[in-house]
Amino acid sequence: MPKIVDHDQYRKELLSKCFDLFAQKGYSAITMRQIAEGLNVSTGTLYHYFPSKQVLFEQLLEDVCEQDILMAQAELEGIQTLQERLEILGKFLAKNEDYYIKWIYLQVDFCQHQDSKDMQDGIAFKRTVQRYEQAIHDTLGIQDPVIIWFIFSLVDGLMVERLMKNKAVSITEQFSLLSKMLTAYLEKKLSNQTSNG
Amino acid sequence: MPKIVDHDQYRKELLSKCFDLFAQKGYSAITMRQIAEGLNVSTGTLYHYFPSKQVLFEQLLEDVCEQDILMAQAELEGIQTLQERLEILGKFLAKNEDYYIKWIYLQVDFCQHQDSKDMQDGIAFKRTVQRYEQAIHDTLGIQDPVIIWFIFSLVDGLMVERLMKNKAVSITEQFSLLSKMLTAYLEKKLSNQTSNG
Amino acid sequence: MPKIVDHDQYRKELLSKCFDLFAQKGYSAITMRQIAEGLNVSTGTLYHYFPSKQVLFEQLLEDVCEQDILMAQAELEGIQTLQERLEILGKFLAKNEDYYIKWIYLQVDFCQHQDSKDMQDGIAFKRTVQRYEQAIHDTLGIQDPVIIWFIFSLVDGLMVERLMKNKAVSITEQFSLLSKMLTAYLEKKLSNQTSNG
Amino acid sequence: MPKIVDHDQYRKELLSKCFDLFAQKGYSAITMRQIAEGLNVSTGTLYHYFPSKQVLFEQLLEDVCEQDILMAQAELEGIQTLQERLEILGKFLAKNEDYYIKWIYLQVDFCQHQDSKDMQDGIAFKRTVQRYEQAIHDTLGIQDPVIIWFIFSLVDGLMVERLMKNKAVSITEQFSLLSKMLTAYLEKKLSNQTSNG
DNA sequence: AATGAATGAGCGTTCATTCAT
DNA sequence: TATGAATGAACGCTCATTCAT
Repeated sequence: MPKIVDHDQYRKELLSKCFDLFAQKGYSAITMRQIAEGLNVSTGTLYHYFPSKQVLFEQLLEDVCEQDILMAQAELEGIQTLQERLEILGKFLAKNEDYYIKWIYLQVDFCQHQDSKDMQDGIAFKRTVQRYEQAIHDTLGIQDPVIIWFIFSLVDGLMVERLMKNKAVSITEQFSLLSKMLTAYLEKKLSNQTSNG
Repeated sequence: MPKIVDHDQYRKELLSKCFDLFAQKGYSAITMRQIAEGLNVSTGTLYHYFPSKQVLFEQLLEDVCEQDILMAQAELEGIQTLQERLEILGKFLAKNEDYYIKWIYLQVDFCQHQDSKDMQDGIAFKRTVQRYEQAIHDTLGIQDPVIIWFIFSLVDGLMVERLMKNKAVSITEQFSLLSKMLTAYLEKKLSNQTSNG
Repeated sequence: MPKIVDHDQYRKELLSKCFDLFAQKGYSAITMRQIAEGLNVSTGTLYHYFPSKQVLFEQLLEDVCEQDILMAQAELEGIQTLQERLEILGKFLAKNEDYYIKWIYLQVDFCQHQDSKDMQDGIAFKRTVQRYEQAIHDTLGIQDPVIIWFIFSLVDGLMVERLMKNKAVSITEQFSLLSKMLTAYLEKKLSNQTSNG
Repeated sequence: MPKIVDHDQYRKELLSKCFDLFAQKGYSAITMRQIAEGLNVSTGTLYHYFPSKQVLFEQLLEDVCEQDILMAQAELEGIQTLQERLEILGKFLAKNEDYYIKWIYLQVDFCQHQDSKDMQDGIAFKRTVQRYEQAIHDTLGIQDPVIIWFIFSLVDGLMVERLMKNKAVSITEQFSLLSKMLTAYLEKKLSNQTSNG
């Protein structure tokens, strides 16, 4: 009988522990030895569970995508008005700022290597982006894709600013402004349609 | 005396040619040999002008910051209304998308290494961010720093989306929406102040 | 007691299946994992039957020696004249060319490692060489050891040529020539002795 | 100005020093570190002159082939009778036994890896075999290719026996026998032709 | 100023082997 | 008996950097 280890479960465990390591140093700069150390295993064991650094990174990305969307959806359940929802989203992002900054690091890193290398084309990655879009559509009740991508971009941009240690940018403050601007814009649009109709 | 001028001038020339190389592969992944090849010099020559890879990278960042701000300011001279200015800014960013994507790559890379290493704290980098802020203040005529950072963040976020090959996001379209939202928001605010005052 | 029989029998089975694996890749290049896979067992099981790679290899050599000599002797039973026997031997070698090429690979590999390492001195190996010599003496009816070694060397050399993909060398053709040369030589020698005596 | 080193010449020098190293341990067993040590250079320098272990090995083979044939030809110049020539060849081989044993090691090793890997198909290797054949034809004055290959195979086989530490086999003795057998065979053949004609 | 040869620590990865189950 | 997870030294190879020319 072999050692009793749930291979796939342990694999997932290791994977999730890699998140910080890759985010802090970047794909190229982190070494498999450092990762192994960070996971408290030997390099041999690391390679027992992942065939290469590249695959480890790709699977980490997929894994984070998967978890990410579940987390975000759970947060926005049952909230009523758009203002409230945006406020809650803003607070959520501010609370998890560190996490999302790391997430940005990973994504940018991934894209950079995807550009110049032979990584599989990040199909899971793209699928998740679509599911993010759907989640915003569903939970914020916004139809217009341009607005959805506007919010998306703003979130990414805020994280980039924070990542750059720009203390002048406050996520909640910016979300508050977004809320007001969006409200003003939608109101105006509605009144225009009414007066035109 | 004339020698010095040549030396520094050649140095600048080399520096600017490094932009693409660092952006495409990232600080850790690009090698000094690859850089030297890209510049059509030997590694020895490269080290003659720059004491180390790290310093080369840091000076590249400073250099790009410097040039960047001059370019952006020149573009926005003499435009009248806020709408027009935002439209022009949007078009300018769309036109130079590739450049700004690379710029994002470099900045994120820089911050990542600054976090985990012994880089000098990027004082020039921070100074430039302040000058960007000033430029937006001056050329767009916006006072409210929250709005300025909102625009800033949006620009970064748009570039991140484009960098991720998100073809659903159009920079000009998003800027057009920004313009409308901002106008609606400012109008509403103004009318509120008027009715209140 | 019956257990022991099973163990040793299974051990022999595994051993014989290793022949191709070692011959195709060589001692250093083949890995214990590849061998285990080739035998359809786990590495653990492989180590249960053999204490190390080196011992496995050495025992394989002994085993092949043992079997080899039985096979060769069986083939040459009851043949009459020297010419016939050489012809049959030639055909036999040609038919089993692939096997003997692999055998050459193993022997050369073994000697190389014996030269440079701490292998036990291949006593079984040497013993078998002696028994080969005896077999040629008995079955071909040749007394002169120089001629015996001549034939021996020729066989090895033919296999080396074939191993090097030298298609110009035909084993049966060469054996036919050997037969003629040997006959002519022995006849001449006999006639010289007769005329001298 | 760069360091004054004749790159290609130094490369050849290193190459020739690799002969013993590869022969003693075999392609798979010898490490690049060991080779570098044997050559008194760093691994970095080794890789400066050879792009990979495989290429190093292949080029070594080519190089040895080239030198080998020149050496052999020089030895057999100006000798008269077949007997004399065979005797000299035998002595030459006996004298250089160690060298030719190593050569056998390399060739067998090469063929084994060629079988299982992606080595370039040893075109130079094959070319040299042809030139060996031509050399025997020219210098021994033998026309019949079957006899040429017979001698060839015998030489290989003798080296294999010696490589296996078979002290019972004497190269000069075997060559003496070859000489006698060949003479007897050719005489008989001639007399048959005469009596038939 | 400019070259490219030289270095050796360190990279991603593999391996024979051990051992808990 | 049989498994395969675990180890860490060692592999082929690369890298930033130095230095003789």
